[in-house]
This record gives sequence, C-alpha cells and structure tokens, in this order.
Amino acid sequence: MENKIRIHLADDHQVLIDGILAVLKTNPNFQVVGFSLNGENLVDKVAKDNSDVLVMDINMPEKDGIQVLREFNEKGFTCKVIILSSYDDVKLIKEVIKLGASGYLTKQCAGENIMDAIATVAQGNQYFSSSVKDKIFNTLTGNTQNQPFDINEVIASITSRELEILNLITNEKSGKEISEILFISTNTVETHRKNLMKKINVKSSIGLVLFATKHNLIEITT
Amino acid sequence: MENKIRIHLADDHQVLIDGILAVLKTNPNFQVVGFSLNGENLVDKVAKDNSDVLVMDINMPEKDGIQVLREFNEKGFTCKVIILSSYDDVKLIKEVIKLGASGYLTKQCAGENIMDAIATVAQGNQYFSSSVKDKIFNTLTGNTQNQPFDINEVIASITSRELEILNLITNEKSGKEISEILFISTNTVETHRKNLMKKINVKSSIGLVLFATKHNLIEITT
DNA sequence: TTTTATCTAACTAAAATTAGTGAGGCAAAA
DNA sequence: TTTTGCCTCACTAATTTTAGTTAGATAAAA
Repeated sequence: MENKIRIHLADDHQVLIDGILAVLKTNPNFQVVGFSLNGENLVDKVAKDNSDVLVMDINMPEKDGIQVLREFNEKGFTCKVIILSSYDDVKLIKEVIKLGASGYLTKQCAGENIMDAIATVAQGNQYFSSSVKDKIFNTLTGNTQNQPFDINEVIASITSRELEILNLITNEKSGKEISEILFISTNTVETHRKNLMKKINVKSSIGLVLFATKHNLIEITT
Repeated sequence: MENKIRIHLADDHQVLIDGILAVLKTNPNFQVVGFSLNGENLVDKVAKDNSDVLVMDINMPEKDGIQVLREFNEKGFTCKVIILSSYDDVKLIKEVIKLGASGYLTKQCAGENIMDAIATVAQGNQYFSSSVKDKIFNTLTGNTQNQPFDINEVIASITSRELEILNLITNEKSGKEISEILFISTNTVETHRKNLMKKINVKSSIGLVLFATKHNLIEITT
C-alpha cells in the first residue's frame, strides 16, 4: 500500500469541516493534515502541509476559492484541488476547470462521493459529480451559436485607454466623473464607451461590467 | 443512563448530513433515527420517527424551515427543533425563536457545538451559539447603527420581487423591457430599482450588478 | 384591530446614457 | 509616404436612469 493521501480542507462552515473529518476518518488511506476556515494564506498552508489534495469551498471570507486557484497557478503548485460548492453554476464550473481544478462537487453530494473524488484526483484524474457533468453537457449541446467571435480576440482588441474607461465604469463612475478623473471631455468618454460596447457586443454598460468582471479585466476597488 | 436521544437531520446538503452523522456517531447517547434532504413531509417523518430533536436547515427545497416550524405549531408537536443555518440574520433568528425553535446555530460552529446543542435542548433548555446571542443582544440594546450594512441582513431584506428585478437588471434588461416581461408599469420597475439601490447602498445599476454577481444572487443567462 | 411589509403606480425634474456621424492630431507601421 | 490605429472632441436627438415624494391595495402579523 502506498502512502496515505494528505488532505487539506477549506470551508467557512466549521461544522462541515468537522463532518467531513469524521467521514474521512473511516478510510485509513486518507489523512487530513490541515484545515482552514477562510482563504487567507491558504496557498502557503497547503504548501507547508505538503498536501496532495485540497478540498475547498468557493465562498470563503478574506479570499475566495477563485483567487486561491489563481494563486496556485501563479506559484505553480501541484496540489490537486476539488471544489466543494453550494452552487452548480455552469459559469463557475467552467471557470474553476479553466483554473486547473481537478474536481467539482456540490454539497448535495454524499460523503462517499468526497472519498471517491479524493481518491480519483489523487491519481491524477478528474472527478465531477453527475449533476455537474449534466450541466456542462447540456450547455455544450444546447448552444452552438454561442460565440460568433473569439473572446480572446475581443479582449486583445481592447486598448489600454479603453481598459482604463472600462475600469472606471465598472467602479460605478459616471461619464462625467470619468472625464474629470482622466481630464478629457465627456464626449470622449462616451465615445470610448460606445466603442467598447460595439467591440464587446453588449447592449449597455451593464454588459460591459459583466464582461469586465467575468474576464477579470479590471480591479474593483470599492 | 436514560434512553438515547432520538435525532432527525434535515439539510439539502447530503455531505453535511453525512458529516454530522459521522460526528454524532462518536457519542453513544445520540441516535440518528432519520434524515431528510428537503422539507417535504418532514413533519410527518419526524412524528413517525418519534424523534426528540430535529436539526434543520432553513433553506431547503420544497418546503423551507420556516414553513416546517409553522406546521409543527399547527399540529402541536413537542419535538425540539435546532436551526442550523448558513446565515445569522437577526430577523431570521427572531422569527424562528418566535416559532418555537429551541436552538440556533450557524454553520460556522464546530461539530461539538451541535452535540452540546442537542443535549441541551433535549433537556428542555435553549441553545444559541455565541455569535447569535451577540447579534440578538445588540439589537435589544439598540445598537443597530453599529452595523450599518451587515451584508447578510441586506441580502435577507431583499424581497423576492426585488430579486426578480435585480435578476433582470443584471441580465441587461432595461426598465421598459422588465416592465414588459413582468407585466407591470415602468414606474414600478424604477421604484423597485430605487429601493434596491437604497438597500444595497450603491450609486447606480452598475453597483446592483456588482452586488448581485458578487453574492451569487442571480443567474446570468446570457 | 391596528400595524407592518410588500407590491403597485404616478408625478416631476434633473442627469446620464445610448446612437450615429464626422473629424483633427499623432505616432507607428507598411 | 501613405496607411492604420488610437485618442481626442463635437453635435444632435432619443431614450433611460436617477431622485424624491406620495399613495392605494392587499395580506400577514402584532
């Protein structure tokens, strides 16, 4: 028998952590080496623990699961990550997969599924609960006309000045405020806004904000 | 030694139930006699189980915890109820106390707290986690301006109709479009929008969208 | 029963956004 | 050198949003 799988749990619900701890204790192949109630310093803790698998919630105080995944990528860690979320939102699922998560379970799943998932991803495979797989499958089959143009091209076509405008719009600045911040005419601001809407192909500033946040093009300061 | 305390668990997160099951197994005084993944027929099931204590989430499919408590009162059952909720919203806490709940824990609590709580309420006493007691205390002492914007309370104060509006705004619908979708006047839509902006304390619809996406209050369909 | 919460709606007035077109200046690339 | 892309700005006009107030209807709760 190989070594035990070293596991780190992260969820702001202590009772859930305690519960999973108790469940995992029933399997001698698993060893929980640490847990966290928020996302702060999570990457460092996991590195220090030398954990093989991180089971993590998305919604956590201080730093959410998405941010943690990003940090993992930046620092090039090899620890496998299983997302254990309350929601099975397609966008969220796609995002965490893109960010390198090895598994995604909803909290509707059984305790056994977690053990399956941990064992699976520890071997380098991916594990997604059936409801998650269904959702993804449905979107893949459902929308073929989804994106008439390449998102990356769109993002690349956004100039630095436009990005500046986009940033300010997303931070709830009005056209007039933006003009005062950047020392340009409101006309210019609105021209940029128009060009952005055309490029990104949205109907309003709301669409700009959704696009900006979805693709993390901006930094929200408020 | 008296008889074991008979417990029923109700939560739509199976993994949490499995976890609590594993935790409670460590104490021979507790016996979990049933569990439910939603609120449907919960009252009847608890009655049939002859349970002493029901540990129940508020947010459940089919029938939420509040409705279940009401039903308990109507039918005059004596089973003690402990609420295990994700939120420590004052309004919610007050409501469940009024409806006869014997305990209230947030999911931030430890597994041990649940055992304490069960033992306490089984003896006819009440059990509230310290964070819950603090919250209630603050409101009683009039310290309400202490927390100008408790996010959970803000979210809880959003009505279902407002959520509907918020959803449509976040999906790039204009006021006119929303009025046509919901068959109400644009004036009404704008009133809802105003009330939302006031509740959430943002300057514009952009702020509403940021809030909605940040807290996963809506489903973006586009 | 009275109060409270929610949804509905109207009114006015100011401010902001959306939409389209045109155009000058400037710097880098072809 | 000519072209291209980007930033700049103006003008008009329609539409939408923001802000404040008031208020009726209804159902639930105190």
